[in-house]
Amino acid sequence: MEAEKKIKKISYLESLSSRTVFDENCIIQVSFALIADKWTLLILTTLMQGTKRNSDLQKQVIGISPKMLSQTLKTLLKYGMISRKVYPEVPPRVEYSLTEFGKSLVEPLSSFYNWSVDWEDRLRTIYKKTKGKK
Amino acid sequence: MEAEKKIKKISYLESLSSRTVFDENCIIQVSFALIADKWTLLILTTLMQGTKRNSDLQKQVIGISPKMLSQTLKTLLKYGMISRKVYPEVPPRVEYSLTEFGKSLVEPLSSFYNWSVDWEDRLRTIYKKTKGKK
DNA sequence: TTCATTTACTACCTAAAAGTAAGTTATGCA
DNA sequence: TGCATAACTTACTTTTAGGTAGTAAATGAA
Repeated sequence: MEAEKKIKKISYLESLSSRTVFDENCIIQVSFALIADKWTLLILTTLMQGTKRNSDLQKQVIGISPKMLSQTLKTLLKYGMISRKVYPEVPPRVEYSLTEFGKSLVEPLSSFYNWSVDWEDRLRTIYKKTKGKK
Repeated sequence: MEAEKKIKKISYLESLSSRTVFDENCIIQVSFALIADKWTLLILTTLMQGTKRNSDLQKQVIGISPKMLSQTLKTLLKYGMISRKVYPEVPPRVEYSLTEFGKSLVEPLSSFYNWSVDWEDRLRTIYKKTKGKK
């Protein structure tokens, strides 16, 4: 690891370990409030594969309702995490992709993805037991 | 990066990029269903600082209600992500800490934490605009 | 203007999440 | 047994998430 990166990593850890409260002044609470939900994270993860149409996402993200899909895309647009391009065609075509801001989430999202794969068996067992209900 | 790690990282990326659907058979949907919510992630992040009592968490995780705190801790116990130790004292003392499974979340959670710090200004602007409501 | 299709929105309803407040349990010691 | 306190639970209410179904906008060609 380059020295700069190493220093950055250490400073992150220090800033986390010295934090006494996690309130609205703590950026982690703010960011979790914005994006920590299933559909938001799933859509972002799916868009890591590249540009997708609304109908692509509807097919890929199994279980999401059309309403939740539109709603979540709208929110992510507002956040500036995704961009929307309309093609003047018949029938109309709309494509969504990650902005630079959205792409910055690739690292944490990949990290979560890798973690899920590593602990797949265990997670599935828990999921079956609880049927997804907490 | 060691060769093994590099290979693993590539295989993760391939498994993500070749995935056609994200349903219940996709482990990322399962894991998000289990832990992708604000309080769960915040408590886990706080416990990365080390062992905490119920009252410590109540003081640190600003905004969480006693009910949500107990409930979330109970769920994380069921998941095996945290452990609970009761000290037979007066008044009673209960301590929570991350299990090995819980500690495996340190990497993804740190990654999210770092991302939040990197994009702090932007995230705060969005949060103010939307007042946290999507 | 009419058309077919994708996309997006609205209204209404149900279910789940989360807050509040009160009460209960666990604990060791006096 | 009574006491004092942290931890936890339960009942009730409010708020938010989410589903369904129907409707409307956008589009270029016929």
